[in-house]
Amino acid sequence: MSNTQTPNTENNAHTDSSTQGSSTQDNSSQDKTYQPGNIEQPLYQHWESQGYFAPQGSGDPYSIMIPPPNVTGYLHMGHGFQESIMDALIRYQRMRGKNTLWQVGTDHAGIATQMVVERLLAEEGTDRHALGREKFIERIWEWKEHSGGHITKQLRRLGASPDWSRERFTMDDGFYKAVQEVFIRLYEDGLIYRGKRLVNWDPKLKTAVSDLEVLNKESDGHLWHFRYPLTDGSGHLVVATTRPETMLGDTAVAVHPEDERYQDLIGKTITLPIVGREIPIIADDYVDKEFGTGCVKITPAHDFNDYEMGQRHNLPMINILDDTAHLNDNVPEAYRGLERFAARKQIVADFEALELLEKIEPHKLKVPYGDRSGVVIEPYLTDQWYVKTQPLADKAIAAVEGGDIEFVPKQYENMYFAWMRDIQDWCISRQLWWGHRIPAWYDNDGKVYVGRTEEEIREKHGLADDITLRQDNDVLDTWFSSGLWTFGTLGWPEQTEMLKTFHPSSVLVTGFDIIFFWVARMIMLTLHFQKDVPFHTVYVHGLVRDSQGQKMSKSKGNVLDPIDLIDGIDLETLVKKRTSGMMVPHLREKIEKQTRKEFPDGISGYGTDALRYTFYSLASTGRDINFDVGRIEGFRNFCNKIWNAANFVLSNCENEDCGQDGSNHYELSLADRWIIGRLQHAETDVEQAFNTYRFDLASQAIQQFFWDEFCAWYLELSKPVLTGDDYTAEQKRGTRRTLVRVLETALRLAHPLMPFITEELWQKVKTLAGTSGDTIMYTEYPQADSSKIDDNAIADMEWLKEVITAVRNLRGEMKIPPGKKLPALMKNADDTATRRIEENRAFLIKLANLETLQWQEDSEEPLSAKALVGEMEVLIPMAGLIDVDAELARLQKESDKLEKEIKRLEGKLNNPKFVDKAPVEVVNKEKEKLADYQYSLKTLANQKSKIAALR
RNA sequence: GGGUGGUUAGCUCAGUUGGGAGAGCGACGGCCUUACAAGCCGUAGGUCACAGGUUCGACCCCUGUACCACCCA
Repeated sequence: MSNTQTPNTENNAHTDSSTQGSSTQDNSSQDKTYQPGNIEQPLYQHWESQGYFAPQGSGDPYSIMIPPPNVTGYLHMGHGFQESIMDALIRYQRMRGKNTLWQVGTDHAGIATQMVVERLLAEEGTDRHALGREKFIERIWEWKEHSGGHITKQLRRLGASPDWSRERFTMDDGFYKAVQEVFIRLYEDGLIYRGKRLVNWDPKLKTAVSDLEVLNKESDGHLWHFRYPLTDGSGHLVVATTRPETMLGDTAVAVHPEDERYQDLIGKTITLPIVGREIPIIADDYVDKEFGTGCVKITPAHDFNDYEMGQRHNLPMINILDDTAHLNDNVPEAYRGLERFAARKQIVADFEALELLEKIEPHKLKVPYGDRSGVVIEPYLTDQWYVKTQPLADKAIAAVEGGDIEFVPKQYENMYFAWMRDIQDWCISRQLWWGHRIPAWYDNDGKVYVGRTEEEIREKHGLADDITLRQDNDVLDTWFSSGLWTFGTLGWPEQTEMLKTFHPSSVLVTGFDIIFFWVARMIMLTLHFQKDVPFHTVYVHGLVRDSQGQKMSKSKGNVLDPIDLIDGIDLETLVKKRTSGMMVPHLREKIEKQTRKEFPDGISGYGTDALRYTFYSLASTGRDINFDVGRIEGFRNFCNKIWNAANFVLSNCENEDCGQDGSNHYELSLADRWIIGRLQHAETDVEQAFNTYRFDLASQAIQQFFWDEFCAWYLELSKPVLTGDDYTAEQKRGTRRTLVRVLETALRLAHPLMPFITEELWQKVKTLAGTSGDTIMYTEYPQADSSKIDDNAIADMEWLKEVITAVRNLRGEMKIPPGKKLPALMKNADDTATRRIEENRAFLIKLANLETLQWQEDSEEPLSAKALVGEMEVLIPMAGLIDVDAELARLQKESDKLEKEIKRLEGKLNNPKFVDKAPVEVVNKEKEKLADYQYSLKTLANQKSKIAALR
């Protein structure tokens, strides 16, 4: 192996410009320790101002569409995790020469945004109704301009590199038009209809909400047993219900068709108490015989299951509530206007008075709450717009089955299929003011017209001017618009160049919790309109939790703010932050106590790179990501390590000849060849990890290479060459060359994961390493070159490491201070060992901190501490210094270990079944091991008796 | 009730076609060795949840059980 390690910068198309813009070009003032606060923001501002994040214009396209964060939102750990992953992918592909687009933007978040502004209005003593729809929407836009999109500013703190110049908002004109267009075309294709169905109704916000906005909480309720008298007077049956008030809307009682208890009741009727309505007793196998009494009251207008049953049996649907969940005019007069929970009490009391209350049992049940409003969600019968999903779902299933879209990890495909195969029509209308208004108009007869504008509709349908049309008041579900995100952001319905180039996107990075709500819908809508998939791969990551695996939530007080981890926060501010808005005093105290205990000194600022690296190290295939602050500190230390390693390299190479003149006037040492080979292995590992979305393995491979190999061994090995007098100029040049080039390459290798520190340091080493360019962002990503792997060098070096470790062990065991230089004797070396020792004396002496290194003839062996490296013995003469007991104990421990292994191996090798059936290589390997162990044991036994003789 | 994922060192987690159990953090002992004390050197610590099975051989494959988490009903 000769002059190797070329970072291939000559192939790099991006780095030819000679203009230099980095704001941190001052090579002379490297901080003594890593100070992320001093480098990150200036670098980011520089990158952004130079337009580095935009597509490069050449290379194969690679694109990622950000899952648009809520415009009212603030960055949380989940965002931090997700954005870090996207940024790593984008930076990696950008460095691999791809034409990359990271499309960024925010979501208008109908309910959340409307609520934020309504709260502001409330503070001013007014509300949206007083303001009127138009003015209210103006206020929202004003709010959005001044306070919205806070999260995109925070995204910059993470070092994210999306193309900010293309930032989109789902309510922007272009996107608005695309949403409208999609609605109209789906309507024209017969895939959108208006219908009266049960929806999740939020009686506080007075709108339909999606399943995602409903949280089912387990709570302690009751099971009330009511007697319903048979109409023919022959007795009564008993129904059990968790919601007594809905009995006012009952239109049947159901039993299981095979329930012997009730066979004679089927077909009869009961007369509903209080109401006086005669309703049938029907048979349906949905009924659970074991639950309650086996008789179920059926309220089709107020329960999803009952609704289904009502459909099957053509039952009337009686809606008993108004849109604020008060009883309406369909109930007896005495109950009208009662709030639903007051009505419950009243009904129970009245049943009791009528002696129709059989009993009350405690019962655990799931109660649906609106996650925005906090009130109990009501299944409610209303007119809404629906998307007919079945035809769309069939194609969406086929796209995944056929491999056009791939989920990573694979098992999420099952989750996707399960949901898709059981899909319901999708309610897309919302009774809000903020959102994409439904492009439908009604005439006075209630006839509906769908079109782009009122004018277009009048023209198309030949409607005279005297016919008044009014537009539908509702807006579309936010998920409807975000379903168009991949192509809507690229200019659709225009077939723009951007759309042609970057669609389908390469990968979607998202959490498994929104596979149904967003991923599935994007796939359906994109297949329909773009006749293509929205993305080829869905990388599904876990959810970030606290170190105990608890979900981070304000009420638990365990929330970590990514920005606090970057910048640091003092204890008092942190406590205030975590307890602010906490109304319940004991909760407040608990959180304060727990925070003071967990962070007695607050949180120190670890910097973005350390935070990102922590995320990557946790990004394995699991579903939960438990974020332990201890980890981030470790990675901050890793950053510091990189910083100081660079400092070492710079101080030894600046103003020196580092062999970058293109000539061959340098010579590589064993250590040089070793580290170059190890670098290739690291590059392979990292590439493999990126290809499989295993960021944890990528981060581990880089850290292991940089810290355990480059820093712990190679930098130490370079010292004797750099400072020793026995080395030629060619040798020194070779080592300096290797130092800077390996460092430069390692920085590029790590850049997608830790963008700031790598850029900062790369600017300082690039010239020394014989490369150039404006930014590390556009350098070429390191690719392994197997011709640079010198297997012999690696074998030699690994063996030498063992020798050095053996001496260090002895030193540690003998409690000899690391500073004291030791004489060492080597004995029983074969030719290879002899060569390795002789060729690398200087390395051994330096790293094992030896005074002398000599060969020992068998005859006159001095009293020594002894270790084995293969068959070679490493001796540290210890005359008079040996702690006999300690040394004997150590040797005994070693022997015990060996004996145990020998016993195991002998048993294995004496088993004819093993010897006969196992592959020869495996058997031979075991035999060799046995022989080695036996030899070692013998050597140790000798040593033991020698030491024992000292007693 | 159905489904999915998980159970490996004190903690957080790796373990790639079954062939001598790993990392980081923490613990313990020793070092301010001229890049780095945010560091260096060394040590200890695991019946791989449990019970069966397949196999010469199982953390790994199969069956069952327990517990945890999530999804659906």
